[in-house]
Amino acid sequence: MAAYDPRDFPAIAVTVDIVALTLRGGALHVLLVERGGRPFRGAWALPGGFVRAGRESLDAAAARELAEETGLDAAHLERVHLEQLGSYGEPARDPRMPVVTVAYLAFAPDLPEARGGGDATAAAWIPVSRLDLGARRDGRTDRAAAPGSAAGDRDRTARTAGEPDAARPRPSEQGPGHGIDGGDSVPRTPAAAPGPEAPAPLPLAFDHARIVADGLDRARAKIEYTPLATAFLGEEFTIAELRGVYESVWGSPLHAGNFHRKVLSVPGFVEPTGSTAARGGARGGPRARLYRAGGAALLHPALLRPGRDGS
Amino acid sequence: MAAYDPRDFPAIAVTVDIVALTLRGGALHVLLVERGGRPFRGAWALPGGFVRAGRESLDAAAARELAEETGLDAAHLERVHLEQLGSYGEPARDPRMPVVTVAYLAFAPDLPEARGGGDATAAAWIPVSRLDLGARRDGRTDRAAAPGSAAGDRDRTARTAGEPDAARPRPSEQGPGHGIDGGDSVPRTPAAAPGPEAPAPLPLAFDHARIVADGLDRARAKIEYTPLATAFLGEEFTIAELRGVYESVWGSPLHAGNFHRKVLSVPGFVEPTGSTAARGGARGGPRARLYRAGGAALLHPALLRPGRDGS
DNA sequence: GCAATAGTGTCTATAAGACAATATATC
DNA sequence: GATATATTGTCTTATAGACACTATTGC
Repeated sequence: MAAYDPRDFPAIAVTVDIVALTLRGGALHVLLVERGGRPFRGAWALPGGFVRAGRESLDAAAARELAEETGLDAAHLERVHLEQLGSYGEPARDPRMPVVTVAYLAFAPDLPEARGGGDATAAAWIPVSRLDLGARRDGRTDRAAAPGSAAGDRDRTARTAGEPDAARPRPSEQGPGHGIDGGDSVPRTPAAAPGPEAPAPLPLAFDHARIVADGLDRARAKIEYTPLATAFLGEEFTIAELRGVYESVWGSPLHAGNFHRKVLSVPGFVEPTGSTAARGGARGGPRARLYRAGGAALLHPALLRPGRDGS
Repeated sequence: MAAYDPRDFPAIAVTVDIVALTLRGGALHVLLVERGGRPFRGAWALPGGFVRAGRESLDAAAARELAEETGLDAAHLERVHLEQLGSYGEPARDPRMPVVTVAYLAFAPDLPEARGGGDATAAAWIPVSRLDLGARRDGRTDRAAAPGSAAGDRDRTARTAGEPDAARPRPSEQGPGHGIDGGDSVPRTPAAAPGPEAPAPLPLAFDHARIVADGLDRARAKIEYTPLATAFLGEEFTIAELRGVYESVWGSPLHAGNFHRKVLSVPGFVEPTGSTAARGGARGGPRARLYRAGGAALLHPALLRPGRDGS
């Protein structure tokens, strides 16, 4: 570190990629673009692009790319949560040249259909259940990697690219039948659902399958201890709608009564608007009260994911 | 995103910087190097360096830099926990040219005195209490940023550089007298302690004060729900030593009895070795039993930081 | 009217924290 | 022997989850 000058060193291309998540018809969707260019032509990839060196921050680049890809104006973008996810820099992750990408994670309310940015790329919201994320379910058994060794769980180089810290408990091998990858476990309206015969999973370009998987891990963890689940909803929402977010992201049904009381007991999570929904449930029931997001930045106590205790 | 080629775009220098933490004499220390070069000459900076484009991953670059700076061999490095912290890419963070740095966070047991890497830089473990981290205590009040608005806590561009997700509750404005910055709140031996008259805080180069602060936030959060506090200790340790880690990192004293029972009740956190410490406490007391890290990757239930509930 | 849903009440098991107590070292 | 520490015990309170119950609405 003594006498170096950055200009003496070979530079690397730096991009931002966005894992933008939204809920459509009760299923979690991610924003993807179909690649027209050379590597991975025809495959789907995360929206993103190059950072304008020296002219914008990483955050700004991510916000710009997200706006371009979704075609959203500033007002809509205001309601989108955007945070850095992690950086990925395997030497060969782009076959053309070394590219380090800084991945961002976005939570968006149900947005109008994506339209490709200025360029001719096709952008679309794809249900995460249609993605082939299995390839990255690497050999991590999550516990007792090196049995008996004190360094057992230290995973310094366990993950290949950057280890973008999932920030909280993992879904500990959710059984088949549940989980985000099940997609339609809690279908409200069969909007863009994959359909009953579930076509072949879509492959993702580059290392984007891992990035999406890391983003999903982060999303699942983050709604546990932050009120960010509300970022998937409109300005006003019912407790049942909020529960739908948790059920869709976690992929497991939640007890309606307990969830209701729990949400209202966490200070600053939601605050009542005083009004009620226009109509009751789809098949009957009283009109639910409406709430908006409260001022809390963290949930105390947190909403812990079910099925991860010693049971 | 349509027809681009990475080679058409201006490249950016990519570095890795390490926030390496260790405990010396009951106080948290961070590994720093004194800058000999032009910008910020004489100031202290995080150890790090350029990523060898196309020849190593980000993780590998971080491990290499840490090894070079600490002079550790592979055996010692094995016991160090290293994870990605976040990326920082403000356009003007390096006055010379655009540089994006990928920050890493390391937890290390008490290591031999650092010696500068191959180059002539002076590397040293500095108590975090001596650092000037206050500059980065930006205007975030942590809650109700935009009162009443549903977007109140969405901090898209709230932080300037990359928002490296602190992953868990923040120290919510810890009062004076406690906190990591107090340093000697739980002094075991007055080893490298700042001394009673506490010299002027050291300024950090570039945006490294923010990076260190983010690393401390992450460390404080991470030991809550992972067993990584054991990474600060040797292969075998007593519960009191483990408690010392928590007290040093969190900066607040913990109830010995409750902590003891709690740690032993979390499955997979620690496992007994069967032997006991060579001698009792410094001023008397029975010999404590020795434990080693268990196989758990996550703590269930977590060890929640005190003083952050509704009280 | 039937059925589903919103919201509330109750009960139990678990966990956290405040003390308290006992045994065992060091000085 | 005084004193500090390790470890365990007890008690109170908060919380999570299972279950039950009522009221209200769509069909």
